[in-house]
Amino acid sequence: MLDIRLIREQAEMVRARLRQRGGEAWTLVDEVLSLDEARRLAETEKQSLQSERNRVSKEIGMARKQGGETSGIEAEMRAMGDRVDVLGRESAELDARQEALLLSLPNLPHEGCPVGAGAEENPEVRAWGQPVVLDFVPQDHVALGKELKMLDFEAGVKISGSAFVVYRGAGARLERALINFLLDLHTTQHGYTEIAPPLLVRPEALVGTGQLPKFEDQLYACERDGLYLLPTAEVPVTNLHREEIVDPGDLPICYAAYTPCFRREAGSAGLGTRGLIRMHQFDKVELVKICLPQDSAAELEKLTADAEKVLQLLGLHYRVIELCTGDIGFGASKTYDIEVWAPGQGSYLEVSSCSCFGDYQSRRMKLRYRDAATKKNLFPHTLNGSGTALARLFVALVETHQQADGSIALPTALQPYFGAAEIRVS
RNA sequence: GGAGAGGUGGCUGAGUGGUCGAAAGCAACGCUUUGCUAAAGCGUCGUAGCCCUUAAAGGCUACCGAGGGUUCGAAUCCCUCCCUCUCCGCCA
Repeated sequence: MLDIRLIREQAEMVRARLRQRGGEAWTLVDEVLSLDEARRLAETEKQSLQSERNRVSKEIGMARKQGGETSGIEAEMRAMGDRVDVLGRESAELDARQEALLLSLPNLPHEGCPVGAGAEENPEVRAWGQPVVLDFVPQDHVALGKELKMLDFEAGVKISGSAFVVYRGAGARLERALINFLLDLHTTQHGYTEIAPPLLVRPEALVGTGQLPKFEDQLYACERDGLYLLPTAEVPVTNLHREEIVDPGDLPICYAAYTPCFRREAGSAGLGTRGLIRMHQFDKVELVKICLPQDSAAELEKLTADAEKVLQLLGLHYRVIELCTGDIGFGASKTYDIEVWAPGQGSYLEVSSCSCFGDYQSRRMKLRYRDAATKKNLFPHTLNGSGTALARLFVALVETHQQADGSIALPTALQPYFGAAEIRVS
């Protein structure tokens, strides 16, 4: 959520930055401002009447004790009470509309965010390694998964529908090995605290991180209970400190969480894609940070490096791109995407998206810290990134390390977790 | 799912219609004093919105689980809901 004071005081700047995103959000700034003005007008009038009523009510109390006659003034106060009610309703209505509008506005892109219209203008920041060179025609993970009896897409369809999969045998074991490898790496090497959160979350949590109210159609809902299946662990984990005032001495707070993620992918272009690339349910290890505003730029670099380390240890070629203003996510102010090379696909796959949200999420979820110098409650910055998404990592891993004989040679780092050096037809 | 108890400031805990944003204690912070691993005294000590202001300071309003209602006036009375705890039932 954007700071209403910032919009008031620097409307032109806010409009300009929102405009860089493309879309129509910037046109709503005027509406926010006029609502804000009307709201404050009603609020001010209501409060001065309340003040008057409080004062007179005390007088009535005292007069009654002394046996005075108060019926005339009480009638006056009754009329004033009605007026307060009307103004109260009016300002509450304006307040709700302003709140709804502010919740629907995306974050401002960071000043340093490259300006561009869409994904094709995202600059590449760096790359690691080279696309693997195979002296045979590579198979894709669907074929490998079938031959090695790791992936059963038909069973996924039978049980749950399209874009669901069943992992089995070595596939299930590989998935589990990857989860443990990732969690161990981030908790023992990178300083994150492991979290195992609930998978069903309340709407307030989704408002806090920005999925609601705007993206409800992307969520699976359990209507009877008013709960949603989480689309990412970012939601429960960032919301751990919702409506709290955290001790600045505890910052940065760094969490790592493994969860499945559930996404309806409504209207999504790639939903029909073959294989594991876009599923309604996929596993992910998520990294979340809460830090002081002045540290967030450095923390984003560290977070991204922590995610990259995964791919390096698994011997997977990748590139890091920075999202331009036209492609950056709703709540993010700066984002790096990590894309891993998948030879069976002949393309790069996004396995991590590392973002700094500035105070956008903390303002939505009323997450604050008390500034030592000014004693004021300020909003910390929040960050998160995949460390990493599992399904696509699985794809890149088996496609990169496939052998001519159809087996898969596991990277050293993964062998203790998998319990073998290779996967082959038994 | 059934029965009961309860939700007050960082914590404990008073407060059943009027100067209560809320006693007291604890914790925390600041100052003073004495000093040896601490004590005593004094002071400060919730959150948010609005007004004023360059800012600081200040003024006002709201908030005692949430939302309604009664009343000139509600932490206090009434209604609905939510949550927590205990017991019973069910259950991985």
